[in-house]
Amino acid sequence: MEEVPFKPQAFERAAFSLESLKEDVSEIYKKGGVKALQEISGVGKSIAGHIEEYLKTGKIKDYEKFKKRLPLKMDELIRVEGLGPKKIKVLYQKLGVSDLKSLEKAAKAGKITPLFGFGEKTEKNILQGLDFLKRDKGRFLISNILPIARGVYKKLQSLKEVEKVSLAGSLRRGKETIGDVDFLVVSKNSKKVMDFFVSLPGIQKVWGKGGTKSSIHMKEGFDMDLRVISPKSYGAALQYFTGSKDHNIVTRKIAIEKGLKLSEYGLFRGSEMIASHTEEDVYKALGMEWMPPEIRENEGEIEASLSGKLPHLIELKDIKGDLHTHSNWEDPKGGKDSIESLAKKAMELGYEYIGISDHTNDLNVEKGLNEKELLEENEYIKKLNKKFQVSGFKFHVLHGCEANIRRDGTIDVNDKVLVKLDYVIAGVHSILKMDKKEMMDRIERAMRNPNVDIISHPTGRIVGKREEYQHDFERMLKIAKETETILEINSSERLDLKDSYIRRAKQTGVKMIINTDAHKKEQMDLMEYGVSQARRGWSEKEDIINTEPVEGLLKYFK
DNA sequence: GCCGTTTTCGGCCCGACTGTTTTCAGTCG
Repeated sequence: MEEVPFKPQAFERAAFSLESLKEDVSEIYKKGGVKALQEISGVGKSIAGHIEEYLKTGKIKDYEKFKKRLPLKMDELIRVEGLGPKKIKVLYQKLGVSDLKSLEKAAKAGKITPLFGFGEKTEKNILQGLDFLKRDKGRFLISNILPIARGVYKKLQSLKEVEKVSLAGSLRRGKETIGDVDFLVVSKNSKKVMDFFVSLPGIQKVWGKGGTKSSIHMKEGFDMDLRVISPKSYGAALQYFTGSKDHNIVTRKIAIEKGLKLSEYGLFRGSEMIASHTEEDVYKALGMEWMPPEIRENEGEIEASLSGKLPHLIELKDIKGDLHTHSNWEDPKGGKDSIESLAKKAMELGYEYIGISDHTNDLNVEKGLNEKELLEENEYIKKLNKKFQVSGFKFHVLHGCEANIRRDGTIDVNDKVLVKLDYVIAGVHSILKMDKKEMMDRIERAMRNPNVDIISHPTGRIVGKREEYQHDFERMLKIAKETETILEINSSERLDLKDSYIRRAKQTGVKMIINTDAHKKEQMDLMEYGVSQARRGWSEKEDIINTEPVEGLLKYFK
């Protein structure tokens, strides 16, 4: 806004460094003063001074001064597509626009069109941008978006003009939430592909349409972008558009250090293209091994790749069974599936076993099974297994339950019954508002129960709907390690554990299990999303117990 | 504003698209 292009970036870099510090910045300052602050990457004399001022007074004078000069709701306005700092400044100075409300008023009154540098289209775009913002629900859960994206993918693939199509971006990286969908297409007839893309059903607005790049706003409130690229640039483009941004910045810097230039068109020495056909080629030319998209977040994967120490990530095909499924035993009159049909679905998925884990006593939302019913279910499953054996199936139905961890950490099912089951999952389902210590005491007691094998959805969050309850994850890991309790990676809309916790669990040597928590047999397909999160947490096959055949799996249970 | 085993000055990731200001600035990813 002040015509100083590099200052904002410098501050942003410094902010990013501060965010990723292991230690609290006030601690660093306490120990080493301004000098220690300047050791932080991206923090120089000036920013170190600002940090000191903030730590001492809780304010930064320079910042207050800027805010006074331009009293804008910048975070609001910047979200309107097409508006950036420069346009916002003009709108403020000429029309007094300071937030979304005053922006809409000005646009509707036609006051924007006559402004120098603006025009009719800009005004119209601002109004549409505001409209889109109202629909925008932020980021979308991956399992809600991927099926839609795959539908479009198939349509693109079926065009005869399309040689190759790929999903890129956060969807390819398996992120828990998706901001927009990125397609890469190799085609000799880009016009045909673009025309097709911008006439897909469900479009609210075509945001941009050029020869190589188009963007569409979907009615649901997310964007889809498509790029047409030449076959020889395919690898470089895929690498570039897969991201993440932070990963790309570092790979580009590595290229620069080698006297090269990396863009979506290829890796160049001067004007000579030295790598571009495949991602492997590009990484190799940079001295790196190819790495899975899920870990491309600049969280250590670059270093691991340069030194040849990349993890061998778990894959969906490694999964041999699903131990968190709910049957019609917990709601005989409802729409849940029978144990037999869940087992059949598991067989279709190529599993070797399934675990039935219905809710128990205390749960009010579903009709939980009491001790007597659990024992009946146990008998039933035993008979079912015999039937499978007689018919020559090498498939096992395991019997567990998803018991409730009560307020005081006791389990809502009698130990005499728990001990008869193949395994026991315990989870927190009620009284979520507890302080950290109380909650951890509660979970610790559950983990120390000699019959509890797995803690389901250990942090209690639901993506986009519910925050984690108060907990101390490091303490949870310590107890899990000591008691050999397994932590669940829940593949439903919970996605709990989340990726960063999974990474910590792996580093600590705590074992995990990837389950779907299916309440209908179709939901057993959600397994891939749990696996994606596990991959993002650098999990290898050995870290996840349901990659084991049934004999190995059962050894993990108390 | 920050950074440096080519540099303490002169760079800072790079290219596409749009609209409007007729040659490019602003924005986006």
